[in-house]
Amino acid sequence: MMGNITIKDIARHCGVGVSTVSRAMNGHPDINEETRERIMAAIRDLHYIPNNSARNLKRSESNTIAVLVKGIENPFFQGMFKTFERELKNTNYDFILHRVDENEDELQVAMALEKEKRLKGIIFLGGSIIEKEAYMKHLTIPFVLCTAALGSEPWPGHYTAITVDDVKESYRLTAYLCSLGHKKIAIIGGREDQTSGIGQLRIEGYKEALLDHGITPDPELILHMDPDIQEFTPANGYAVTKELLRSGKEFTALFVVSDNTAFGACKAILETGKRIPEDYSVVGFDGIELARYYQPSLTTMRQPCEEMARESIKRLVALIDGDTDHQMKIFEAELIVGESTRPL
Amino acid sequence: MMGNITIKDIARHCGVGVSTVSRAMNGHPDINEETRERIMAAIRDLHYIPNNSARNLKRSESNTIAVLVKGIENPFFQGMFKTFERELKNTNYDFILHRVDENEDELQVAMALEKEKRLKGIIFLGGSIIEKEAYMKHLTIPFVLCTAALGSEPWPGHYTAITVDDVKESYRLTAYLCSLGHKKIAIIGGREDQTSGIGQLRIEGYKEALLDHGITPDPELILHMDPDIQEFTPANGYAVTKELLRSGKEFTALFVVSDNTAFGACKAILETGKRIPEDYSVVGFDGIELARYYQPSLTTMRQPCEEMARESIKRLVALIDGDTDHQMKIFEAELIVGESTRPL
DNA sequence: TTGTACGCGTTATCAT
DNA sequence: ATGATAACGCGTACAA
Repeated sequence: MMGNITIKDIARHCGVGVSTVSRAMNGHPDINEETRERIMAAIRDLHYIPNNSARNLKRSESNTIAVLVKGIENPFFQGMFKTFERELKNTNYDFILHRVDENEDELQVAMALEKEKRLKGIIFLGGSIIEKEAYMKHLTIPFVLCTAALGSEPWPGHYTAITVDDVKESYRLTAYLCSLGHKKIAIIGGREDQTSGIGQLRIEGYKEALLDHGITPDPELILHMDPDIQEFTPANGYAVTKELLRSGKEFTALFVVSDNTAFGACKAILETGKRIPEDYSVVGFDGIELARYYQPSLTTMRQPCEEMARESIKRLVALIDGDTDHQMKIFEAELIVGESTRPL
Repeated sequence: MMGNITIKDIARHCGVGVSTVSRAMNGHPDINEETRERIMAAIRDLHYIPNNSARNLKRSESNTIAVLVKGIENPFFQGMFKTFERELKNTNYDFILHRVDENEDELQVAMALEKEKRLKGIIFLGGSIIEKEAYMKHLTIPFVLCTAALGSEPWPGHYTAITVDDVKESYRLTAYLCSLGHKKIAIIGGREDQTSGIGQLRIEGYKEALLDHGITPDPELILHMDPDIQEFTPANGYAVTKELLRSGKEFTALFVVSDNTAFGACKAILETGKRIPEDYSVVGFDGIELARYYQPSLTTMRQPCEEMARESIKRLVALIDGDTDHQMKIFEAELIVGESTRPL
């Protein structure tokens, strides 16, 4: 096949200069309508596709917003993609979804992408940006942290974050279980080697709630996901719960820090002939769509992911438009009471 | 903030030429180790990030393989991302996951990406490339169609496809229901306006199976997803099934063409006080992870998505290495009998 | 309205 | 071992 066809080929083919072709493609007004059509026809006929690398290199700016996702397989994020897409269609920004690999540094990726695509702004989805504030100074475009685990050093006023208060909401959910009369409440957090991240924050909230209800957290009831199984999967919840049941350790309620994982936990319980919620109450966290459709439907804390996605876009666009008011917008989660819990 | 810092700045800063900096970055051997370290230090200190657009433009080739996904929110694909990632790590190819928008033409995107990133190869995930064979001639790099709906005109020998035989597997699944004694089998296919695509193929197989078992397909039992609700979601299955139940139309088994949708269907049934499988048998399709953990676990046809992903990579790499043997590799699906079906 | 020529930031070739 | 310089393909200021 012929070596890649470029704008020059089109120009030559049409007997015009390259700039005329460029003008035709990019919808500039100062061009004869007739020659434009001739050029566009040639572009179609020769199946010419402009080289975006050259474009990006030349352009001093684009109209692109990137969403960087760490852990794209997380079903909780699934619900947000559509929202980003929809919201961004109402603006005149292009939307690019970029998956960042497990062992990549999201900020490095962001900086590279900023240069490569001349990004207007970035939304970080997931991941944890804690302790990387020094880097942020080098990110020269506006960005928003969406649902990133924030840790205890918010460095307020310097960046915009959209999130829920993981500790607080976890507290509320645990308190709800307490209010039902549960005292022996087990929890499955994230992997033990993750000292930061939402898994840890949610365990914090759990502990605080117990203490406030006069219950001493029992280390044996604080479990972690199996490091040998992919995190936040049903398989993980299933394995850990099986082990918990096998151990004979007593409990009446189980809090799994992600819905997706909770499904596996439920199955482990139901498979042994126990019932939910009669024998064990189970709660998840996130409020993904499927929680409602599981059997029994899952009691969970719903993060308002559509609203959060929408607000992320809104804030980012404002920042791009020159707003300098960095805030931390904390959304309230909603306790969804399903069929998986009952008063003791 | 300073205007973007480039390779020239590094060169100037170190008192060397740009080519030396380039050599240092890219690990060329013909460079003094001492100056390399000086340069690398400067790169770190000044937080220099090379511009990928310029790199891509200059480079005549990369080592990148792209996976193009249409419908990235489909949970069936979720299981494949990890596999792609893992498999590609064993090769020395870079992996880039590119989401293609609902209303984008995947081939246009592919061609643009090929030029932009100097791709080595492409894997198309999902979507349907039917009737676009003319375009394929313009894709100058190797590509593999993975789980794309292929339709009836395979144009064999001209491209490589990894898939399951949707018609046949749907036939097998339906036949299984028949073998259990079911005669009134409802099906929920894709949206009615989708004349092509897997939804339609699976309805084909369903009809054929019924006919071969002496059952005349009942048009009233052939349903489609609600066009007002996102396709392949639990919400869609829930709504359609609710309506089916309300209609009073009799049936003993329900075949939903995607597991994710089937969950919603199950919930609709269970919510009305009916039981699965005692009152209705339900089957899904795809064999996603959650099928096993649903309650009751879902009888389904499992597409071997890890194997398919692995084979896709393997074939693509072979094609890149000069293999010209295009084949259509059809994987066998596996009937997973769960708790959601029973003999009549 | 159109064409020429330069520069975007990088890598590779060719000198030195 | 190192530095100048020519591409890579495109957009645009400037000239015509």
